[in-house]
Amino acid sequence: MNNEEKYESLKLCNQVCFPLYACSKEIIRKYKPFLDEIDLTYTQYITMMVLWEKKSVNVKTLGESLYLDSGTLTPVLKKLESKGYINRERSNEDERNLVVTITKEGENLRDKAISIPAKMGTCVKLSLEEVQCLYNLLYKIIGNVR
Amino acid sequence: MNNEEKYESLKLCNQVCFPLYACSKEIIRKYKPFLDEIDLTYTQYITMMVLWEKKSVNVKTLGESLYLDSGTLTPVLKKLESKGYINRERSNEDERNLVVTITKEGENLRDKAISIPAKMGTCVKLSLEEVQCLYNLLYKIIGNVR
DNA sequence: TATAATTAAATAGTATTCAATTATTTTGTC
DNA sequence: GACAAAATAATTGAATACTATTTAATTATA
Repeated sequence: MNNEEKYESLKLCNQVCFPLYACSKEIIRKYKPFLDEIDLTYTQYITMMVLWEKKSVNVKTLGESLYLDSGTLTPVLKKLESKGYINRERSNEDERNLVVTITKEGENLRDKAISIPAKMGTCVKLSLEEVQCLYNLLYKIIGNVR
Repeated sequence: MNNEEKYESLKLCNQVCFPLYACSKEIIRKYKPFLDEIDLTYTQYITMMVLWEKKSVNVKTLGESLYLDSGTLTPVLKKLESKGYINRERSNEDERNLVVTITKEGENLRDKAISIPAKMGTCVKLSLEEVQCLYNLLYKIIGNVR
């Protein structure tokens, strides 16, 4: 086996994770100007998405929804609290749990965010079938990896 | 239109970027134990991939290959230099350019890394066709987004 | 009931990202 | 050809994110 062949598997062009990593970051970069308008980072945005749907959730459950642990979420939630979009308080039943609840202001933000998904859709420029295929493959990997 | 419909596009389950983001991070998390063995972060690893192939490259070009800007690369490269895997020096022709060159130690690291792609392949558990499909979609998005 | 094990979140340290700055080279104009 | 303006490349600093460790609360077991 020559040298070229031996190291083939370590070439950047033969990686699948790399375009995943790159693609994820490029898209989040595309989100930035839209998210700047409502003063949220991408992580804050997906956190708000969960809260817009559920209204109230503890950090553990939130982390399971977002695949993020408390080490990442704690500062994100403190930031969202300081912006007035959420409240954080310990559960009475189990003091270990911190319950996060959306505020009126947090609810209001939803209407400002509502145009973002459509704007992003025009950046990605995939057909509906392609998006569906990608979506399924990604969740399949997530299921396999965990 | 009822409330449910109105906000449909903001639901986490209707996002394509989110599973991309989550998947990317989950896979990188899977890399971690393997990369720990050779004391590299994922970013350092893909940087070394380029250098294993090209031996020498300037920061600009490296950034284009990795979709990373110099603000991200500068600390990564300083770290790799401190580990003895690369040398950094300004180009003579154009002092603005910093040329990064792999060292003997950097070359040696390649043999320690060689088993990683196969180990990762078993985590992802996709068929060859699925991997190919994913790969093409991801690069298509990257092409569209930039 | 006391102790060990488990669970949940916070903290601390490191890595990564983005915006602004510095240094160098190139371009355009007189 | 000399000079200012524009463009280019990398660094710095501040903010954000990630991982491992710690702290606090609860549950299970001896």
